[in-house]
Amino acid sequence: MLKLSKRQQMIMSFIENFIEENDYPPTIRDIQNGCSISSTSVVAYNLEKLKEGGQLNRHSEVSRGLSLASVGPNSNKFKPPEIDSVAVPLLGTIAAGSPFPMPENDTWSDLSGSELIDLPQAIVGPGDNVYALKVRGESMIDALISDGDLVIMEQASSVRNGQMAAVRIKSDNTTTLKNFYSEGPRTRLEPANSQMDAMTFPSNDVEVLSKVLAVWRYLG
Amino acid sequence: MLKLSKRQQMIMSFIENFIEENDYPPTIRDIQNGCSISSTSVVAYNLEKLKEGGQLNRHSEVSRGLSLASVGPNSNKFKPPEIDSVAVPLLGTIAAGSPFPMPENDTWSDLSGSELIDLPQAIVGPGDNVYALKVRGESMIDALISDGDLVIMEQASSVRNGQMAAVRIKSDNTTTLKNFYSEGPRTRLEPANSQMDAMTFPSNDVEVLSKVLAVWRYLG
DNA sequence: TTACTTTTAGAACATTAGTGCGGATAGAAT
DNA sequence: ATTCTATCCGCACTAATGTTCTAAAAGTAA
Repeated sequence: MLKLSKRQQMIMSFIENFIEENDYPPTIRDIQNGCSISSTSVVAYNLEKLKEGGQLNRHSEVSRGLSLASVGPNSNKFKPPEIDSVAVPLLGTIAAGSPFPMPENDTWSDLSGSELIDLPQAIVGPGDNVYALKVRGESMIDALISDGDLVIMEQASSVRNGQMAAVRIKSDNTTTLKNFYSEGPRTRLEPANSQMDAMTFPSNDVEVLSKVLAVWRYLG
Repeated sequence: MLKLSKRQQMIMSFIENFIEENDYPPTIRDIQNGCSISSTSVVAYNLEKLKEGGQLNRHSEVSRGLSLASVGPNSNKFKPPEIDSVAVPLLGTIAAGSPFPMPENDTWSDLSGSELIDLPQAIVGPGDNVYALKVRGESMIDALISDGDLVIMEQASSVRNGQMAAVRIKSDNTTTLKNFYSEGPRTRLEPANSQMDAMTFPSNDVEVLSKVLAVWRYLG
């Protein structure tokens, strides 16, 4: 596929916008005006080229018989990706040791004021009881999480072995993110950073608050 | 909203099917034939009714100026969640020292085969020249990135100070992710993990390959 | 039934909108 | 310069397509 001329690019994006706004395709003359082209025949000429190039579907002698080709390498730009996404609330910030933010008991209704984050549904799953927290400080560094990161949490009272979770050490009254391994009477908590050492605690001293679904770090 | 006559229902579903098949709306005469109606004026009459009823948008004197009204009780089923997201290609894997995967020179056309990752548009921006890489091994641990993480990259030949980027040390022929600081004749590369030390190199020994937009770590 | 509203028919009419063609321009290649 | 090809211009032509008007048919309510 060859590259499109400036004019052809303009025509393509005009058609795209026109359909977006009107729900039906433009006429040759709509395009002519919209792109400041001096003659309808020039538009026809370029539409023909675009059709040959496969960017465009066109039906002869049919007014507004245009549609954007929905296949091809550049189709990203023109086809809104159909993604099931879910908005999860950004509940607050987290810093190690501080009381771990949790959603209120059973009502998720008054989250209206909080900021929402869009995530692909594939990650969030059903999306219930999922929320996001912003990490403050470097205290999670041994979990490979640093200041400004966003952690996506799902409320849970137990997790599989190996899962990273927010756990509270009752005797210390501290909360951290660690990989969780239940070993009968004792529970081992392992930093995500394998270069650091794990620690073990009596199982009844460890309380699982929620599990970590994902970490999102944005660097502008 | 009152119930639609048999004929009006037929017209509605004909329009719906027609658009589905052709990507552009039908003419009055298309509808006439498709619904076995004897006169264009009957179609016009019923379209007018449907417009009054709010089932249909119609623009006068515009050929094929029809579109289904996207409101109403049943429209939920057909309206995908409205999130601007962009699909970026997952180009491959990255491991420190290995030749850093980059998209081919200027053509993004043969990415068809590669897996696509959906990301919120707010992060990706225009979405051009953005791609994702999967991290292999623990070699990026000092950038707070571990095995299995996904890094979202944007092609760039220069970056702002402090930005994390994929940089190549020419003399070593190694590539890593580091925070980039230009200090005139020398360039300082600083691990994201502030507990580790930075290193400096002659500026002409450092080549910026692409910058890191975000890091995504998924823990099932 | 009568009176009244809605829907259908048919057909001419009026715009809208695609097509074709001679010729002008603009680059690129020779 | 010369030739060739890709593009652009204007304009007329015509097919495509919406509109309108009159009248008949079909319902509806009293």
